[in-house]
Amino acid sequence: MPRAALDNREIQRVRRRLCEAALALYREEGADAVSFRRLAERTGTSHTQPYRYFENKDALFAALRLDCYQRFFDCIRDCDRPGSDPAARLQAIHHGILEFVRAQPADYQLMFAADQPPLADYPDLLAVRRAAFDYLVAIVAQATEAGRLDGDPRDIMHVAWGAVHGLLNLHTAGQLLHGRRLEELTQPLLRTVLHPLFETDHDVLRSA
Amino acid sequence: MPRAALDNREIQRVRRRLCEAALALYREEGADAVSFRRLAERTGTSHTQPYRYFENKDALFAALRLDCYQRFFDCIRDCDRPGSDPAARLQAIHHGILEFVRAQPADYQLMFAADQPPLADYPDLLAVRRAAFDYLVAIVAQATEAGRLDGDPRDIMHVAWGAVHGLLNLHTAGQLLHGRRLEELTQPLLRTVLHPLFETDHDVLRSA
DNA sequence: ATCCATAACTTTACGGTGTAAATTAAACAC
DNA sequence: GTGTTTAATTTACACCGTAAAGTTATGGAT
Repeated sequence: MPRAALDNREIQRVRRRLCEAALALYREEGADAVSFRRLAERTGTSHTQPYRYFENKDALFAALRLDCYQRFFDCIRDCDRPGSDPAARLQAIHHGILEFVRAQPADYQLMFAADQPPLADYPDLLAVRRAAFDYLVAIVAQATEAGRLDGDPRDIMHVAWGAVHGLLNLHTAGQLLHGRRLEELTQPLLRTVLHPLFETDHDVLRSA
Repeated sequence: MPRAALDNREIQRVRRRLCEAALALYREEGADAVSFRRLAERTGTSHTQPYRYFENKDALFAALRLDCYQRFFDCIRDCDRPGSDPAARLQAIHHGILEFVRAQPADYQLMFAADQPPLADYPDLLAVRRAAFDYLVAIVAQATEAGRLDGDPRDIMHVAWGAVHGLLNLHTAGQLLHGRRLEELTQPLLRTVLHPLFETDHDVLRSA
């Protein structure tokens, strides 16, 4: 029989290593700097070797996006305080997302880049995005069910997410024309969009 | 003396022709399809000829963005109803922007693309963006001065702009997870962000 | 009319890219 | 060993941005 096929664990390991190298390259020098050749150079293989692990460059970027999505979702869960007041939870998550953007603006840009193939083309990406979104929707639903917010939780979350995202997007693109700190804009925006959730302060009472 | 230098009018004419060809290429096949070589091919010249009119590819894209900004600003002014109620004006402009995005989503993406050099690198781009932004700020100021809105008009406009932009950006990127029509999300968002401007209906009274 | 300085334009060239195809190298069964 | 199968590399091609060299055309001076 033939030479042993690559162990599946090994494949995953190399994929991860390639992803890490690609992400580093992307963060350092932008999307155009990410090439299979430089990737191969950095990982010490031939320039066609990455094709063993990614069908093409789009697939590589999809893998990068998946990695970002997962860490983004992790960030959301880590910042959350399940069991406490929905306003406090959303507030904490908002803060965590800002921190994520501050720490890795390139990752945030990549996740929401408009020049990437649509999410629908990559079911695994879509799944993580949906999971993260549904996670947030559940928090809003907690508020609507308590009668502290009116409307479809999905609509509410979509609008809140989109609104904050707009400012984050402009910010990372260097297109905010005003010298305000980011929080000074997103914070009131969030409170306004989720009004009247933040009107009354249930935080201490409910989390106790 | 030497051969006559190109007439400045002629230069502008060719630049415009190149821009139009580039924009068409961009709309049809995306940013990666825009190359000096294909541009030259379409305009019937050698592949280095575009360098006579643009220092490099970044400069070409800056020119494309400028063109988009100007048409975007035109769109805003054309939709506006100066002299009428600020709520009605912002409402009309909001509608016009949605129409712009619907008609030319690629142009909208290009204007706000995060992978382009920062606005600050191109004073002429910045100028048009500021002009458009200030134009909108003036409308908000009209509302704050009438006591119908509280806060710094620049902050208010920034938040409103950013918020709506977030949904438009997700939409054009194919990343809206929900099957809502765009207006069904941006419309209430705008009203909420500019609350309490839309609470009372001054439209008919003031525009009469 | 001839010559030539200068600007416009084209051709050639280089290093880089994504990716397909051909080639080589390595590991196991026999 | 030989043969088979797979991994990995090498080669190749078409395209790209861009620099440099080479060519052509056009004006005025002579």
